[in-house]
Amino acid sequence: MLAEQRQSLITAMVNQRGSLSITEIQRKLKVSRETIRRDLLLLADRNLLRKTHGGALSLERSEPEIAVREEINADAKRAIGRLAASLVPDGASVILATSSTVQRVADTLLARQGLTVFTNSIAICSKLAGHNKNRVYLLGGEVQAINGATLGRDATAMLSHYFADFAFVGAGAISPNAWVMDFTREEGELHGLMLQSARTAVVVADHSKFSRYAPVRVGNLEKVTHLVTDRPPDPPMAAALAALPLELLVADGQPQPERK
Amino acid sequence: MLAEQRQSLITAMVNQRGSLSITEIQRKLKVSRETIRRDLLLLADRNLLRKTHGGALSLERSEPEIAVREEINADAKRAIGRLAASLVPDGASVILATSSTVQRVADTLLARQGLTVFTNSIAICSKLAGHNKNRVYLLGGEVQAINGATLGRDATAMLSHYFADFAFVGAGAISPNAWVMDFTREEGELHGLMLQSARTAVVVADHSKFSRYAPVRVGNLEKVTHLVTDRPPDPPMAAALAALPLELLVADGQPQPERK
DNA sequence: TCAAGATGCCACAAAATACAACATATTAAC
DNA sequence: GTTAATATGTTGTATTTTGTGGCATCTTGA
Repeated sequence: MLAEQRQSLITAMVNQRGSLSITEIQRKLKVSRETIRRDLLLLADRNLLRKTHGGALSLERSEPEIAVREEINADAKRAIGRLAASLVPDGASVILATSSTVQRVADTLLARQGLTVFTNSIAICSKLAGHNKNRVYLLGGEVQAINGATLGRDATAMLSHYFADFAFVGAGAISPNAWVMDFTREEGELHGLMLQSARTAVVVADHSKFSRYAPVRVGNLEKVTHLVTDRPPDPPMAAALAALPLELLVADGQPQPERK
Repeated sequence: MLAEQRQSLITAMVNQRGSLSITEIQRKLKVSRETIRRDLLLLADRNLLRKTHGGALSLERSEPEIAVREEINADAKRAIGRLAASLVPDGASVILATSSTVQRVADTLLARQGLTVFTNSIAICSKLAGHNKNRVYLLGGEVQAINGATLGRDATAMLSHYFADFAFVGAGAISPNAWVMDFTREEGELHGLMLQSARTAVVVADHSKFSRYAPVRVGNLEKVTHLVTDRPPDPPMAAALAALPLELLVADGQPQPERK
């Protein structure tokens, strides 16, 4: 790739995402850290972007990125994400919902090649699009400012045209009788459809979600094939889960022996 | 192979791909590196392409936006954006395409209240969502990494369910006979549909787009009600535009007197 | 506060490319 | 066919770009 091409690509990516770290750029372009740093210095000199510690900011955007939410249980979510993503081989098609845990799945999927991704999360889309020959399809719909997700009839209508190898969905809560629950109806509807639209349907949820309630029941829990979490659930919860034909994967230290 | 044949082949390849390295050219043509270099020097001298270290860039196809050019017309685009956005009142519904000029329209629209926005641009979506009680609908589709736009049948299918007060669309080029042109078929199709899906259909284009060509003709130019630019077009272009029932708005200093 | 890890920065090495000079091949004109 | 003109290939050196490693500096989290 030509130097100028690389530089305008960097500019475009930074402008599109609002900001970009050198490490992220390095993952996409196969050049050394120093080269990128030199490119950023040059571009910053021409006032095409603003250089910061570790990356660059776009001059285009007046509003900063959608605020990064305070991550609770960040370590647990990372571990869950790694384990869940390990199910996915190169070239697979994957549905990814909007959730902080699912985003950790996407982090690990950065290492995969040639994925076909369906998601309603703008953040996940930005992360995976244009990377390792991935094809990313963003579901349409009304944008929720709070988390950068698209929702609504448009999203479900579009998703209904597709079917994938894997679906990864977070849960607002998992009730004591093993229902997956969400906070809004639209969210619940989309998540239910996502789980129906893949051969392997995975719910990711850290332990804080167990034995709790949320207002909306996500349909078709029977379709869930895997539940990935970070701690073995307490006995009643475990019993409720055991009654379902799903595989429980626990991400800390020694993974649970597989059932099925 | 004759020299001229080879040179026009190189020009064609560069224009098709947007850029080409000498090594790539060498792989296709069985001639020495020096010959290619000399060809490129000659072609660059005739302004048929731009030579860079290691290869050449197309002049025609400013599609993989050459960052420098983007910066050169930045002021013009800002002015166009302000003028175009001035058409829009609070509470209106607006369709916004993906383009750097349309993004300047969005900048000004930040000051509006309660807009309903339809867009296929992730950047515009991030800018307007969650602001001033706006409702933002992101069109679904396959994500183009280069500009963060969604395109394809999903996008057109979703848009076809809506109709807005305004549509703002950029142009890849405006041909001498006043066709709006774009670089890819999918882009052209979506832009055409956008212009059909609003009562007031606005094309924004800085002067550098006039009297140029791009590969795809955007349909339904007749539906365009306004063309916003930064300089009065040259006489032949102006004549071609005058034959159409559209209002020409020029953004520098004193806006053109309104016609119609 | 510290320590560890990430990042910045510098100098030099390595690689790729540009350029110039000359040799060879091809073309065109006669 | 010969010859001059032009084009192409080859070679060697200069220049530019990129990579690498060492070390300083910053950030972050305990």
